[in-house]
Amino acid sequence: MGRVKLKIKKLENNSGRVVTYSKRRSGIVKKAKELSILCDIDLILLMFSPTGKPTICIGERR
Amino acid sequence: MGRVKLKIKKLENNSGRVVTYSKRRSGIVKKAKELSILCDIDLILLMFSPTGKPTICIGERR
DNA sequence: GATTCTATCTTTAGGGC
DNA sequence: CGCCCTAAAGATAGAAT
Repeated sequence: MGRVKLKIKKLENNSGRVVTYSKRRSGIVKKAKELSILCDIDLILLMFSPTGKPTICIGERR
Repeated sequence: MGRVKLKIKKLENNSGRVVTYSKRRSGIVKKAKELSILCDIDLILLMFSPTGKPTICIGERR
């Protein structure tokens, strides 16, 4: 997606890695929440930014 | 996406929930792997199918 | 360096087998 | 059940601000 197709390999530019992490993190967190709600399942997603900051996403099953 | 826009609420049809889980699980696992490679981060994703079967995805950071 | 825009690529709902 | 198809919705890379 986006203007150009990315090769799936480590981005060598530091700031590019940070920007891509920020954009894709929001996408995957949204998908995780949707999946847990739609399918009524338990789910957990934990990830660390390129600078080491953790993000945890817990499914919204009721 | 898809032919019709889904409301993000629990799918009431059991088999629909299973089918949607199967499709979306593969999508989110792919995104998780891509994110860990592109941004060189640690990541873990754990989820349970509507029938209770677990799937775990561990990032492919080297 | 964060936010917004948008052209372009990706995911997926519904359907067929 | 799993795999293929494809129109249509969604995510996002790069640019603009």
